[in-house]
Parts: sequence; structure tokens; C-alpha cells
Amino acid sequence: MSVTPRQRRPRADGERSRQRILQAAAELSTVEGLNGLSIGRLAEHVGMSKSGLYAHFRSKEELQLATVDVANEILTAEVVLPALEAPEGSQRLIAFCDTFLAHVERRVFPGGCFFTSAAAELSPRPGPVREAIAQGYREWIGLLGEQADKAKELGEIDVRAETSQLVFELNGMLLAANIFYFLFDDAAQLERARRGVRERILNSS
Amino acid sequence: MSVTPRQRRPRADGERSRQRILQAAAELSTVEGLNGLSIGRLAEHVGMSKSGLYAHFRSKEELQLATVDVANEILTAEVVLPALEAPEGSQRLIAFCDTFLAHVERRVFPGGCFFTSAAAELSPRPGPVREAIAQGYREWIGLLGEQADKAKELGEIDVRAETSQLVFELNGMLLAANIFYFLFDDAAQLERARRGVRERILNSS
DNA sequence: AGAGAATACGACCGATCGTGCTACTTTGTC
DNA sequence: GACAAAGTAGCACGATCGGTCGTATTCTCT
Repeated sequence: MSVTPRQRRPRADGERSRQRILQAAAELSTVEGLNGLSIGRLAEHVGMSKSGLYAHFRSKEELQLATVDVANEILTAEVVLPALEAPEGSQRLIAFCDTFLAHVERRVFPGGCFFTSAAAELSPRPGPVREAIAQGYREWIGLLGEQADKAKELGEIDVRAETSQLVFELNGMLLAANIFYFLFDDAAQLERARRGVRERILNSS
Repeated sequence: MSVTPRQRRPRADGERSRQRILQAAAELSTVEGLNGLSIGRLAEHVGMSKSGLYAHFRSKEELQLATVDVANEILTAEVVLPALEAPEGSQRLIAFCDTFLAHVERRVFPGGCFFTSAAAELSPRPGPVREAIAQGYREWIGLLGEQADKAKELGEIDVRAETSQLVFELNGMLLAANIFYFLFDDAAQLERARRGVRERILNSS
């Protein structure tokens, strides 16, 4: 029969180290890239030895997958949760976009949205890490879609508007704002997204 | 006084090699990344030795800058020129977007638009290479802006519409289509962009 | 308090990184 | 046809890559 693998409880200090590592990995990889970030530099950055790092992750890929997970948690805390204060429907839809752009501007990640840079880097490279990124993006798209549908129910936007199309366009503005904000070092890009989001939603009503 | 350095013409075969190298570099870097692409793999891919490759470029950065240049030329040939057949104004504006999306779908670059992936990778990394990418993008944005302005003159779109805002949103759709097309392996993303572009322009009239 | 797992380290592995140097072949110019 | 420059390969360098191993320390559970 299947045996319970008798997993050992991790130690408290180990869990703290693990978290420090993953936090740093999520931040650094928005600048260096998920693949470009090397174990050595990461270890040095958190003040550990490479081999000490390997006590927590058996391979670089396992580290990358865990990094995607904590990046997701950070995004939830910094972008999703704050937007839940807005009432459901188009207001919350706008709030999601605003909190997203705010987290870019506040440099929660030094190189912009983690999923944006990871998706751009890994989208042409099939494998488990790309799948994890894709899954994260699907959830985000789902969140936006939910509120778009809710907005239809509430009569805030036309029921004939196609949700997937609307969400695609909103996401496009967020993507462009994120990349061009850093490429041109120009905050006006964020402002254009904020304005575009509002007009696009208003135009669907 | 200053002496004319009596430069010799480069050899024809050398120029051919150089071109082969840069063509391969432009293609490979959309998958591996401009930084992730190593001299060794590139040399192997074009069937040369690393040192043979290095006769053409004094450093990796010089290779990257030259790669941006040829990528620009490829984009001009594959995206810009074909769109010039469309009449100026909103039609050519749409044509630019269509030929862009077509070049993504036709896999002119195996990992999607060169400038998109390069911008995502290098936008948080200041330096000459990022500046070259930014300059390339400025030219592209300029092209779109020209046609938007022309469309205003022709009365095809409302003169009160802000060109920079319109171009930003169009570009966002192209960006999103490019990345999500590869991330989700889903051609519907391209279709959404084609539709979104048309509706966005129509909505400005 | 003692046992044993979890954590962390330093040393080390083979491979590959970007980059020089040297030598040989090929080619354009006078 | 001579000669210099351009092109290419071979080889080697110091650094770093992802990863392993043996060992010492520290926490946690009984």
C-alpha cells in the first residue's frame, strides 16, 4: 500500500531562511531573469553559502517553482487584497488595475511585475516553470474576468461586451505600462494605463 | 595632422559570415534572451569557433548592439515595408498592426517579436543595449503615431483623440498578443489583438 | 538529557562562461 | 605575383555555472 513518506517537520529557523531566499529570488529575478539569476549570486545576496541554499531546494528548477509560488503570494497581498475593498463590478475591476499599477510604481519588485517579466522570458521555453507562470496568469485573468461579468450583472457594462476581449485589452495596457515604464523610465506610461483602463470600461457600458 | 587610417575594404566572405552570425543571434535571442544567449552556443549554431566569431565583434555587448541593428532591419523588411502598400491614415495604422501580428504568427523570430522580448528582458537593466532597444521602440511608436496623426488630418479619427494614448493602447494589445500567444500557445490571442485594434480605432472616429 | 533529523558550511566537481593570444589560410590591392 | 590585411581555428586563461559530499552545528521531540 502507499506509505505516508514520514515527512520531517521543518525547523522554524529553516523556514525563515527559506522564506528569505524566496523573497530575494522573487525580487532579483525581475531584474536578472528567472534563468539569469544564478544560485551563487542569490546565495551571496541573502548571506548564505551555495550549499546552504541547496539544503532547501534540490535543483534550480525546484527553486524557480517555489519562487513563482511566493511571487503569487506577494501579488495577492499587494495587489489583489487591497482591491477587495472596492465594491464588486466595474469599480473593483478598475481597482485591480490601479493596485497593479501602484505595485509597479512602488517597486514591490525592483524590475516590475514578476509575472510579466517571467512570462516574457519563459513564454517560448516550454517546461514546468512556464506552466506555473501560465497558471498564475490564468488566475489573474480569471479575477479580472469575474469582475467584468459581475459588472454585466450589475448593468454597469453592456452584456453584449465580450469578457475575454475586454480583459485582454486591459491586461495589454497593464503589460505595456509595466514594460515601458522601465524601458523609458517614464511614469507617464502608468498614467496612460490608468486612463485607458477607465475609458475602455466606460466605453463598454 | 590627422592621418587617414587607410582602411581596407572588409572581405566579402567575412561580411557574409557576419551577417549569418547576426541573423542567428537575432533569432536565438528571442528564445534564450539577449543576455542568456552565449557566444559558445551561437558559434556552434552558425558552425564557427568561438574565436572565429570574436574576430567580428570585440565584446559581447558589441555583438548585442549589432544584433539590435539587424533585428531592426528584419522588422523593417517584414513588418514596416509590407504595410506601406496600405493607404496612409487609419488603414495603414491597422496594416502596421496586422503585419506585426502576422510576423509573430509566421515565427519570423522563433520566440516572437525581437524588441518585445528584448525590452522585457533589459528594461530594468540600464546600459547601451537597453538604450538601443528603447530607440528602436521609439521609432516604432513614431511610425504608429505618424499614421494616427495622418488619420486625423484625413478626418478618419477625431482630432480630439490623443495620439500618444491611442498608440499606447494599440501597442499594449500587440505586446499582450505576442507574449500570451507563446505563453498559452493560443492563436486566439492574436485574433483578439486584430479585433481590438480595429475597434479601438473605430471608436476614435 | 539524549537522539536524530534539520540546517548550514567549505571544499570540490566537470562544464561552460566571456575573452584573449598565436598561427595559418584566404583574399583584395598595388 | 607579392604582400598586407582579413578571416578562422586552436588553445588556454580565470571566473562562474549548477550541483555533490562529508561534516559540524543546532533545533525539536521524546
